[in-house]
Amino acid sequence: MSKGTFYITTPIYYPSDKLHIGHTYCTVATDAMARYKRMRGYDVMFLTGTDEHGQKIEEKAAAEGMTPKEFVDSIIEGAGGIRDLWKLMNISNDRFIRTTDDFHEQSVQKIFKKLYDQDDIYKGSYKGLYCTPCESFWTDSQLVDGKCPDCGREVKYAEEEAYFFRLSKYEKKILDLYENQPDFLEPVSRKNEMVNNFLKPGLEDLCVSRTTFKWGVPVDFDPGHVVYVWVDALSNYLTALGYMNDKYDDVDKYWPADVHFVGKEIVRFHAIIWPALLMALDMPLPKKIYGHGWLLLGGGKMSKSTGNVVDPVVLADRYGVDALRYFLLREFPFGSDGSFSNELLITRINTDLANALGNLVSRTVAMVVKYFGGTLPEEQAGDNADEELIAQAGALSGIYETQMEKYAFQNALTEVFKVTSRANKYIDETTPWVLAKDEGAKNRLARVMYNLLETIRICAVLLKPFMPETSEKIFTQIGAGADETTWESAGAFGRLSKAAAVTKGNVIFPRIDLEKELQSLAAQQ
RNA sequence: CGCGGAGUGGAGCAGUCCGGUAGCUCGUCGGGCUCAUAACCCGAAGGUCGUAGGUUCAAAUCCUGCCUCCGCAACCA
Repeated sequence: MSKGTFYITTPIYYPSDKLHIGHTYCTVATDAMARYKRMRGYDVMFLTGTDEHGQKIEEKAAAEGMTPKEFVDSIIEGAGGIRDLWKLMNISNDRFIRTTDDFHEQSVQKIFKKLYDQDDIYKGSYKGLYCTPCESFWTDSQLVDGKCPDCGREVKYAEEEAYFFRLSKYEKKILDLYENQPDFLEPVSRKNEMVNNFLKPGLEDLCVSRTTFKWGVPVDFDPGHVVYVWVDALSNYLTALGYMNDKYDDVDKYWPADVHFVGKEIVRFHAIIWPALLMALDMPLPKKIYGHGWLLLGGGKMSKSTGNVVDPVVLADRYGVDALRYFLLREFPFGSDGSFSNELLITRINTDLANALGNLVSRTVAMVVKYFGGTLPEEQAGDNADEELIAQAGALSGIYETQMEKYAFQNALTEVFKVTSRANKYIDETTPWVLAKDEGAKNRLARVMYNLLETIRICAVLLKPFMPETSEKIFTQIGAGADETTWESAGAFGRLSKAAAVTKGNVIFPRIDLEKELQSLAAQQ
């Protein structure tokens, strides 16, 4: 039974270069949420993709001696490209849209024409300070000593024919939106920024076409103009569902989106321009925009130009995809910036995954095999000492749900690991190795082991959205069947069959030698 | 006065909205256990919560000024 639909998106990434850990962070977060919702029984549509037009790609391709299309194809579809990266990271997207897809380009032309016909787009001229060599307009505030901030040369006043979207017309409506729907944009700090920086000073009409480069969707009724990024890129969220095209027929089913996950630098486009475009198109607005934080490196921003980027492929190869996914979502609060470091990554893997979770599974499974040959007897004896563990494990899914619904991944995971920690403590409290020496305590020992298996099972179910492969490994070891790995089963302590066949497996997360790894990583870079 | 965020024991963070014994992880030191991945469990040391004022019986938490760091300012997640 479906509980309804859930449409979630990542931004469409700009394939001017290989993607780094920051892109991976956002996509992994979206994936975890999509998997969580699927587990809950929602009919999920998870969309990601690439935004492929624009001057920068055009230039980059020229520098490589390729056509723009060849260039983006190599970045996206080529070996080690974006498709491969998402496959490696175990991303479960339902669709992948490219803004160079035919159906998207056709839709964009129709959208542009419709807005033009209804006078939401008009032809005007872009006036400003222009740097001829850079082919760029600059505002006064962007200039450095009155010169072009890119090349340092003189700028001069210029005019260029261009199409404009009547963004100013929607200013009041956007303000109303923030007023009436306080959780439209989260976290709230981002909303303050939007209001103070852009809405209060007043919105200006937005230039939505360019004549200075060719690599874009042509304005079909005015050759020489190409559609600029706003209409082209933002509309992907609709065209991927079949809006104004015949490729798909899912607009009615999935629109409006439940949430767009975006980086904080593009919050403005999603929280102001996108709603305005949708209003103009007379379409419902997305229910939420969530602007996540950035991973910083050495206290500063990761930047392709300075080269201080972290390659997710290297880390996934060394430590495993699940470990990397876990780290990204556990270490950093989703709404704010976090400082990435290899040391942090390795310490987190060792502490949580190897020592706490992995070792808990390992010692529990080993004891069940050693003391009972892998299958517990039906007769088991409970004790007051069990109550706290059972209460905590039983209540976990509810607490977890509250955090997940707030997109607080780090809190949801923290709660799960409180329970694994409680289970490790429970082993010390009950001392199974002592019980094992007493033939008369066999039933008691069986119950202790069962409680541990059951606690592990619940944790593994809740970890599925984050570490899908790890959860499967755990289910195999503790002998959990299909209906013992569902969301519902995580809410009921005691679901695991008492006769579950427990088998030893390989170590799930080997402990990493921090010093050696750091040296090795440093040597590699 | 462009806007926003941050400043909490050695490190990284939570707590700040709704004032009332300062919490977590790592690291350090001491102890326990032996089922387990030299893992696990218990205990201890270590902070006048950037700074100066204000409000209050009471402020990390509210208000004001200042200092430092980071980001944004028409697309680098």
